[in-house]
Amino acid sequence: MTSARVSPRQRRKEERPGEILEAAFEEFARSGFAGTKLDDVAARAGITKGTIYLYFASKEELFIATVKELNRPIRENLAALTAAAQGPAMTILRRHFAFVYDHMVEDRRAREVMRMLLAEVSRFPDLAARWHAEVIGPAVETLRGVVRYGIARGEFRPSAAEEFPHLLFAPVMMACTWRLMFGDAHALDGAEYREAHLDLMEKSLLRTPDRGAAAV
Amino acid sequence: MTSARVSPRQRRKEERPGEILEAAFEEFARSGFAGTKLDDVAARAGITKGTIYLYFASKEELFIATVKELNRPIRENLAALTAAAQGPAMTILRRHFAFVYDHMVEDRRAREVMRMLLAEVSRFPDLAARWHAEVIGPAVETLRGVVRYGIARGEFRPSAAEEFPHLLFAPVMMACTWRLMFGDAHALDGAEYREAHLDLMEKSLLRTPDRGAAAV
Amino acid sequence: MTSARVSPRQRRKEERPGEILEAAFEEFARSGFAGTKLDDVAARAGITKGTIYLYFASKEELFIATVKELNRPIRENLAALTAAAQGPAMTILRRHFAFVYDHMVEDRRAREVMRMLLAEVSRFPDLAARWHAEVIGPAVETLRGVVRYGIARGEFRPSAAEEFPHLLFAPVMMACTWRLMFGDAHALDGAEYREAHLDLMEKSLLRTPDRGAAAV
Amino acid sequence: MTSARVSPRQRRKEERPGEILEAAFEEFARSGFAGTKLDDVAARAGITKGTIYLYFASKEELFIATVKELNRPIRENLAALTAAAQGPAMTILRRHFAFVYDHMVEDRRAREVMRMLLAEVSRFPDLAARWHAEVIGPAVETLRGVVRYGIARGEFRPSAAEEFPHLLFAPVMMACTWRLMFGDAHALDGAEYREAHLDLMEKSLLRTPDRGAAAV
DNA sequence: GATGAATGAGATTTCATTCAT
DNA sequence: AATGAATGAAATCTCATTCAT
Repeated sequence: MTSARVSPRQRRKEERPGEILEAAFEEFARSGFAGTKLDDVAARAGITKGTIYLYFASKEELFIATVKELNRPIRENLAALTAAAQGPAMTILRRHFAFVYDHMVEDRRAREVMRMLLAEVSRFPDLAARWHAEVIGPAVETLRGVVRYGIARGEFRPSAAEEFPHLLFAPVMMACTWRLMFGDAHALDGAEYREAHLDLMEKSLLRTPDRGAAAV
Repeated sequence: MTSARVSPRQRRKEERPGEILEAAFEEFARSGFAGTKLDDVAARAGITKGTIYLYFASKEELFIATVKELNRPIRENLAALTAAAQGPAMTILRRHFAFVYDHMVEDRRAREVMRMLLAEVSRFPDLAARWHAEVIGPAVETLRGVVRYGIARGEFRPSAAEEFPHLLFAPVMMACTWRLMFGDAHALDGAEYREAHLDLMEKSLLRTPDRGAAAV
Repeated sequence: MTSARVSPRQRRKEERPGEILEAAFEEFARSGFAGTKLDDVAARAGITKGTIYLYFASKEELFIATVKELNRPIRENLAALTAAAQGPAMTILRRHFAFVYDHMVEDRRAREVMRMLLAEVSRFPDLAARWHAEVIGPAVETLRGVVRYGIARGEFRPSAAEEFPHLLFAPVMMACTWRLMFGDAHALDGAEYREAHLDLMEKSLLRTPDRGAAAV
Repeated sequence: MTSARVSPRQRRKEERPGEILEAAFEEFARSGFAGTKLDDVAARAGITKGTIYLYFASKEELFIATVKELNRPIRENLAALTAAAQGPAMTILRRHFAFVYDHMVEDRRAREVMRMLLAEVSRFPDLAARWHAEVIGPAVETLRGVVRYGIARGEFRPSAAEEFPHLLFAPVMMACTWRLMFGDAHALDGAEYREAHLDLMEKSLLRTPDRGAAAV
């Protein structure tokens, strides 16, 4: 009976914004900001156009809220990555990228947020800046930390990867844009692609790839 | 004198389509398909709205023509890359990427076409398919050819780069999307970035990076 | 009080389509399909342009709906004519034409639908076919039935009127087009015209116009 | 050599207006005034839009000229009908209607002018007035003259046909509108229809139909 | 809170008319 | 005389936003 305290109507009220954002995401991702009709958003959310305005002041506000809502889970996921490092740096990197592929490439929402930002950056420059500050920047810094850790423990040789950890991350972006552009059917991020990515990365980072053992 | 023979109006007629496409490119790149107003395109081209319709049947046709027009120089540039290989594969790759950075990352038009395609792929799926067939596909194949050539001559060790030349190309895409997203001010494709890219690539591909000599 | 229960806005919603069709009829009748501006239709209906599109998908749909709406009362009127025949055929014909003049010539709407169909038949061929099937065809058949009835009972002599009842109907069309062309001021369908029509018709149909008795 | 005096160019110049009117007629007849594009008129005439303006000041002027041009042959034909009457009135009527059917119903142009006038009478009221004055009025008066002639010579009985000769003419209009509305395929003006028309007319006009002869 | 009819500004598109050549 | 590129006003249609219920 305690659960009955929350009436269905109240429940609804609390869920509405989320439902609208969910519908808005689908429409914005497909049609872009200008190409999206609030009619379609409302229809997808199972409400009427007017209701949107009870929760969002304008189409622009709705777009901003949609992107921010999408950023949230990614940020949270990223936070999980910055755990204290220990063990071989390469092992950390493997875990790191396993995580990144799962949460930034396989996750459709994470991919689509990139499309939306790329498409609308001139209309919503703040969103891109924010995304850089909250998602991309931290991701790069985390990566840089691992590279430095690897160099410090003598596992990695000093390399430009310290200055441009982006280079290690690039295949992830590649897979991401590839799927955005050519669809899931021609996806580039299967297990083999990931393995190839890690393989080449290993070769480029390790001090003496497989030769270390040979030297002993 | 001879040039004066061609009247300004006559000359216009031949130049109009190009002028319109030029203006359309700027507007589409900034605002996307739906967000672009033909009023603005016309104003930028220094003509009136009606004139656009003398050359393009609709806004959609104009968009398609704009993208195709942008693809043309890129395709032509790419064609220049498929020259017969000789000498060290790594040298070829260096030349290759020097060229690619210049013509696909530094060239604003080439970058923006990617933005437009990413943004409008759901409205113009054919354009993305065409871009894949004419630009991306050939670029990847060219790269694959060089990798094979390097392996065949014993310069490169066999690696997943043969199956996924995309991985070598990824830093280019990264630089491209980076500039699209964060602007020219925070560009990622300076000389140092390129050098870092090539350095890591070399480490990951060469059979015995410079150590062959050192071992002697 | 009870009527106040229905809010003006609610009531509007149900009446809107009719109000729009009413306004559209006036404009289409005056200016034809292409010459009619939706602005004018809206102004006449006391609404704005956009509202029309809440009820009709396009100008063409509005035109079609307008004509169909006009056909409805005529069809219903026609149905009233097919009552079982009895008494002198000529009496039936007199009643018939009294009715037809009132409902197809005097009624401005009925006249104007003819103008609209004549003018737009090449753009809306289906409408003319429909009008033939639902209005003109039945009207002719009804007339033929009366002629046959008159012949069967020996009142009318056999004549081509059985095959072409149109000939009996022709003066009605004449009056109709006359008013459409030259305006109500020069109308051709006064009581005298009607009487003249029936008089000549009688002479042409009756077996022995009053002379049968005289001959005896 | 005398005929060579007129150069092809000059010949052209004199024929141009006629060619344009010819093309304009086809387009106006099909699409009405507002629905007709000067582009289409020009294309049909094998010239360019601009050339039309060398001969006609505006679209309205072109329409007016087109209708007037169409009226001309009809007026000329009508004039041929007003020849002095002699012989049986019914014979004159038969000749008269044979002529009228050929020149006002079978002739597509004559039919279409009626459509154009009916459709555009509110935009070009003068044209309808002119048509009445020059075509319809004279036609009715000619008919009235024949009726009076028939009454005067005792062939016709006095009837309302003297006041409303329109009634005799009505089947012609009927056939005309019928073809305009339902197309040539469902034409109503075959030989049988004409014969039926004349048959009923004869019955309604003759003093003692066929009995006059029998009485002898 | 939710609706959805209505709005009206603004978008794309059309086309009669002009005018330099 | 003829062209046809260009214009620009106006038309159809769209859609974010409002508001009475």
